[in-house]
This record gives sequence, C-alpha cells and structure tokens, in this order.
Amino acid sequence: MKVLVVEDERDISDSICQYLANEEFLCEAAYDYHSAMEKIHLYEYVCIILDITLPNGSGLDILKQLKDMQKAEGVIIISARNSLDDKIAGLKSGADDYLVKPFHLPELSARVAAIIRRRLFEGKNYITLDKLVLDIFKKTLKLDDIDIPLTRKEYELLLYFISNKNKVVTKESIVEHLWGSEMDLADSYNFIYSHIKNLRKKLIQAGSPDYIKVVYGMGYKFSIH
Amino acid sequence: MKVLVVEDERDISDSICQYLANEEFLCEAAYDYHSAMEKIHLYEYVCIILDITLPNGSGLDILKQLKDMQKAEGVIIISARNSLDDKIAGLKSGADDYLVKPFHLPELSARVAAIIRRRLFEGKNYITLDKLVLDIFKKTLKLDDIDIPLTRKEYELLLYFISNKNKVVTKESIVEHLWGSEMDLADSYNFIYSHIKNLRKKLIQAGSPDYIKVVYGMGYKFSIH
DNA sequence: CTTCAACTACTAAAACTTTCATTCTTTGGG
DNA sequence: CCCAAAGAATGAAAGTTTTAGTAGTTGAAG
Repeated sequence: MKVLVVEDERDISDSICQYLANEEFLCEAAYDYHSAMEKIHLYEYVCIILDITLPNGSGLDILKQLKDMQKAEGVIIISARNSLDDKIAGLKSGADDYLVKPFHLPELSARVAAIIRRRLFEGKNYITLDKLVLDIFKKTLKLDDIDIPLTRKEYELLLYFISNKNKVVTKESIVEHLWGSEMDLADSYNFIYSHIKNLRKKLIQAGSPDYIKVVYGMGYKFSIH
Repeated sequence: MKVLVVEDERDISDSICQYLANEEFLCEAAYDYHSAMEKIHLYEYVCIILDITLPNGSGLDILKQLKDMQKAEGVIIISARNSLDDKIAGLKSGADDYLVKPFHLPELSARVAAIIRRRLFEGKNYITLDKLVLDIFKKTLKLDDIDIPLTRKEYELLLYFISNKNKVVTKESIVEHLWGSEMDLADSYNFIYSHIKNLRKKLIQAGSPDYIKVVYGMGYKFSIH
C-alpha cells in the first residue's frame, strides 16, 4: 500500500514516513511541487498526503490536477494554517480529509487507513473471496475459519493480488507496489518467485485452489469466480 | 482502558481526569465539540464522559453521531441542569448513564467501571479464559484459584490483549492504549518487550499456556479458542 | 534509605527476505 | 513435431530484520 507524502519540511516528512512505515504502509516522499507532480504522473499511490504550502507551487494545484487526471488516489490535506478558507478550498477540490499541523501521527495513520478502507474495500475492513477472508483490520487471513498465518510480504502480495483480482499484474507492478517505485529495476526479480511460491504453498496447504495463475511472459492473474 | 472526557470547564475536566487516572483509567480530554468529534473518529475509547453544554455544539449531537457511527463506546452524560428533559433526551439517544453536576468523583468512577463491565465483560466483573480468571473489580488474576500478582502495566497489557483476543495488535496500538494517544512515537518500543516478557513469565510460571503469540513484523496476537 | 515497577542497553536467538544454482515449463521457429 | 530459448518454479544457503532474554539504571513511593 503505497502512500506519497508531499511536504517540504524534512523533519515533518521524515517523521510521517517513519511512522506510516511502522504501520505497514510503503511511504515515498516528495519535497516540492515539481517532484510531487512527477511522482504522481509516474506511479500509482493509494493515498497522497499533501501539504498546502510548497516550494514552486501550491498543494491545492496538485489536488486540482489530480482530479482533472481522474486519478483514484485518496488525498489528505495537511496545513499549518487553520484557516477555514484553506479547509473549504481543500475539501471543495475533492480532498478526502484535512488535518491541521501540528497533528498526532496516530491520527494521520488512522485517516490513511480509513481512506484505504473506503477506496478499496467499500468501507469494510475485510474482503471475502470464495472461502477466503482477508481482514485488513485484524491483518489475518482465514479459510473456513482456519487461520493462515502470513508473513508481511506474503500479506502485502495477497492484498495486491486481491485488489487487482481477475486482472493481469506484471512483476514490475508487483515490485513497484511492494518494494516501492524507486527500487532498482535493472536487476532480475527472481525474489518474487520465492514469495509467490511461499504464498501459494500456504494457500494450497490450507486447502484452497491455486488462485494465482501465471500468464506466461506477462505476469500473474489472481483469478476468482 | 482509555476514557475520553468531553467537558469545557478546565477545572472540572482536570479533576475528573486526575481522579480517573488514579483509578487506573487512561484519560484524555476534549474541551469542545469539534475536538471531541475528532478524537472520537480517530481513536478508540471504552467510555466517553459527555457534558451537554459545549462550545460549538451540544453533547447530545455527539451522542447521536456516536450512535449513527455504530461506535461501541459507553456514554455517561454529565450536565449542570437537573432537568428531566435533558435526562430523557440523553437516555433516549442511547446514553448508558446520566449524572447531575456537581457529583462525587467516586460515583463517576464507579459508573465508568460499571459501563466497562457491561460493554466488555457481559456485566460481570471478571473474565474467564480457559483456566485464567481476570477480575477487573479486584484487579487480580487467578489461575486455578492461585493468585498471579500483576503490576499495573502487566495488568493493563493483559486486559488489552484480552479485549482484542484473536486479533493482531501492533506495538503502536499497544502504546496508544497503555500510554495514551499522545505518547512520543519516534523512538523504539523496546520497553514493550520487557512488559511482554514479564507478563509471559508470570503466566507460564503459573502453569498457563503461552497465549501471547508473536506475529513477526506485525505485532502480537492473544490467541485463545 | 529501601523497595519495586518502569524503562534502557546490549547480546542471543528466531523468523523472514533475498540470492543462487538447478530444474521444469511454455513458446515459437524450423 | 521437436528443439532451443526464455520464463517460471523449487530448494537450500546467506543475509537481514525483528524479537527474546539478561542485566542493570532510573525514579517515585513509602
């Protein structure tokens, strides 16, 4: 679950990133208007945390462009000014939430989680697929009420598959979403095979069918119905 | 056990918080309608103490929204006016209890405890798990009728585990519930290991199985079936 | 001054991730 | 239809991160 933090003050950005990383989000930072726009164009995020006052431009401009691009990212505005104008402007432009600095990190984290639930899982904190139940609140996977313990990468992988079910995902996109946009792309992605293997093994061992279909030369498809 | 005190008069709020803190509740305060709603949205409390007359809005509105949100928090209304109307309105809106100012703090504390018993432990003042019996009134833990003395943090930790049994809880959320939402989060949570260890040791030494399962990279799960 | 819970620092152990070498499978051209 | 080449799967070892354990310091209460 990739989150983009657009904030020019390094201290604040760093502490946000660190906290969200602990909460199992994959954080990337942009420190000014241009690099933010670049990242937004190039990559896909589930949520963008947006400071209003930035070098080279305003966070509100970014927000407007996001809406013009029809991007699906959720947006949380953060701003030092507690002015009603900003808040109204932000929410009018389609922000999902607004937070006044200084704020508490658990607060921000809770809002990011809320946006993810809303955007991806119809506000629920679990997803049911056939006999599988993935609870993103409890962070547990069950099949017929039997727990299937997953490691962090396995969990993230399954979550990514599920949010793209019946759709071919490339190894490149898996890497982008689980390891981050900036991961060195020159190398081979052999390590993915390991995680795919481990996840498959656990699912099959628990008695589920092999939902993870390989599409030769393209990637994988988590196919269900 | 986190309790939210929504009361605009600082003196009253402070003395409530101080008294409840001595009674082993973890108190947080909100002084107006907006900050109360914000905290309610973001954090989880076991009980909310709600003044009716607030800046920016009424406590009754908060109560209604709580019910709309399907939040499980217990609510105690406190109000200066001893009008039957308020009382009826409060209880009709789903408050658990009603107290007229000025009131005695031990009485408030007792009602908070009653709500916790009702909400979390089916009205009983003890919880039985396998052979363990945790008495939240006496604040004692027994296994096969043998006392296991716990320190305050150990007790709070066990209570938090039990009220989240079979669910992965992160170290972050443990910190939030045992040390409060505002605790500085930058540093490592090594100190939790100590408390986990101490609690485990006492439980195992008394002959119980190790209910506290570690979920690598995510947190802990108090698993019982 | 003593005691005990709470916290910190450091080392050991365990679990997870990545790499690597090897084998198996798919595909498309002859 | 067969074969070579590329892609995918497997098993095991190496590397990294996280958690457990030990010991000791701090600080508040009596």
